[in-house]
Amino acid sequence: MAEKDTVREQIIEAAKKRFSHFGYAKTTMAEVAADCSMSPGNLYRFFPGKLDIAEAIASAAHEEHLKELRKLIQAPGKSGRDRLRDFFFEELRHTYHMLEKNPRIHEMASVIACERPQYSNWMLANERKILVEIFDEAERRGEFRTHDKEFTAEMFQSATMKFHYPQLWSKLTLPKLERELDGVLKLLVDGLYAQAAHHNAGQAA
Amino acid sequence: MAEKDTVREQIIEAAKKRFSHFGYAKTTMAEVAADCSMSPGNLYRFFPGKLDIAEAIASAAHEEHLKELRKLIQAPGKSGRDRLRDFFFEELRHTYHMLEKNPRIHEMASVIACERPQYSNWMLANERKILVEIFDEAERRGEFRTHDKEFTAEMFQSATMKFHYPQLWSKLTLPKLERELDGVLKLLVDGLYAQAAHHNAGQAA
DNA sequence: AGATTGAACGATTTGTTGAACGTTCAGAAA
DNA sequence: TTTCTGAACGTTCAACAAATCGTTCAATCT
Repeated sequence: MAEKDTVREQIIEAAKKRFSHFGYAKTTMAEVAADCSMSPGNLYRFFPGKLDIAEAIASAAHEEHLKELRKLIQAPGKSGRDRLRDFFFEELRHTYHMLEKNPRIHEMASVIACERPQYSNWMLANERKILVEIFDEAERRGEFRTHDKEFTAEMFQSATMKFHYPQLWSKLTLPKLERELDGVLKLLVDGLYAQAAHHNAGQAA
Repeated sequence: MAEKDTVREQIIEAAKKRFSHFGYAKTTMAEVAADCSMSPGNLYRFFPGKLDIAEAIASAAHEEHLKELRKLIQAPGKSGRDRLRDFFFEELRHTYHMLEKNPRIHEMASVIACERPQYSNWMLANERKILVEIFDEAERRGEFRTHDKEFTAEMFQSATMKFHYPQLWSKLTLPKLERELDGVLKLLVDGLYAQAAHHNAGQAA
């Protein structure tokens, strides 16, 4: 079974090279198989289909991204505001640089988003877990309290959609996007602190 | 010249019927011309091209929409929070119902957005003027003060993008969208009031 | 037996050709 | 002259054919 995983990795590596060089649509299963010195049919012992290879590549990148996000926010002594800022700026810069470095990735993302609509939601949900952790920690430090953290995380994701898929709805440069994200986050986080203050006042009364 | 405007209106009406019945791509200039009892060539004395007819239709609808927005916020004695709520809810419901009632409109909007990238920006800028008016009025009433109203309006637009083009990036139902918009607006507006309080405290110190 | 192949299948894409489209403009009509 | 027409222009679209692709599976190899 360890053998099987090695072959899976080999296939993923070969496909990743082809996909990013020539694009998802332009690479054939036969080519990927040849790169791995096997027949096209044999690929299907390791993956249900072509799209699942792309999904495996995306999932690996997503795990890396989550790891990076978790690393950023785990520095002790950081305020909730700073953690949220770091989180969303990493998000923006990560996808921006990824798509700038290799536009082919956009094709892969589009295909997956179109054929597997739940997949994007799954990624968003994973990132929301980290947001909830940030809210938990901020509450523990007495910075602000949110009565429904999962919902608040969803609101933050809604409000920062434009920065999550930056080149999908605007051709703004990174500095302009960062300036906008900064402004939006400032309002949102001020909102959090304000709601907490209001809530505390309500409790006190 | 009044005659010319009448003909323009006639063309716009004929095109509007065709576009919403059969779609933008599927209606030909010859058909619109025939509906107006004129030759295809004659259309070009009134509009530079097919796309400009679509733009004229869109502009008329946009003007109607702006009028509706201005009417909503001009009720005296309303708080800034309520005005902002009414503004963005009207925005959401307006586009949602429009696209639900007639999906062909989405085709027209896509074509214009694709071929005339500045046009969307122009519409956003018009709506921003109304937002700035809301901020002005709120400042006059001493509710909150924003040091750069144009920028703040842009931030509100950024954060509510998802609700401006609802069926473009999610297939959520209107109630779910309204619940989300409510949550986002609550955070944003709390943020405004908080920034104002902070600003006042800074001035007082 | 299990692992692998590669020809075969239906679906999708590509290439091509002819029709249809948006647009123009020389000339007819007013 | 000014207003309007409709044939003509290059481009885009639609439909059909051929080729190619993702996927399957009976046959082959280990």
